[in-house]
Amino acid sequence: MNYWLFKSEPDEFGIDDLAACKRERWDGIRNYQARNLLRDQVAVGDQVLLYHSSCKTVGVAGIAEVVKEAYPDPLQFDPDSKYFDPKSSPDNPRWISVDIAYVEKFPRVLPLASIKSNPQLEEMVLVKQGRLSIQPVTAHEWQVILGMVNRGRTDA
DNA sequence: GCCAACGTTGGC
DNA sequence: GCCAACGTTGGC
Repeated sequence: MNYWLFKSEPDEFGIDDLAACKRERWDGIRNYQARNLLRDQVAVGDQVLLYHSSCKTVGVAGIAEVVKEAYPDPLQFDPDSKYFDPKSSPDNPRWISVDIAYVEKFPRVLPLASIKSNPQLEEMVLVKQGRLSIQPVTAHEWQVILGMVNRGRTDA
């Protein structure tokens, strides 16, 4: 079982949207590094940190779980979608989706600034290479992050 | 295959 | 809105 961090803009789709619909297709990934992870490594049962980007409080907002593994992202074949890719075809699809399910919303977002200031997290992909939208998270990083979230719970 | 120009992501 | 850090495109 592996751990991941998925980014999204909460204006488009955030933890509250996932909590409402319970299960959602993770689509629109158009970066080869992220695609390769989705295609080759993300598996059913993997745990996912849902990260909110480009918003007021950027950071980790909650947890999701992978419930369906790699399949072609249907938006790449839809000419009306902004994710349409004319160079892709159903017999040779270029882009990949997975499905995730809601697990938990944190009482409050764990801010990026807190993650950056924790020496135990200085090797996180999120810290070292900000721009990747699907990132691996180590078991240790996962535990440190949940520890920070839980400490926030008891302080409140 | 190099590299300049351009486009995108995403924090601040 | 700015800008740094990437990624992609296309001429040669």
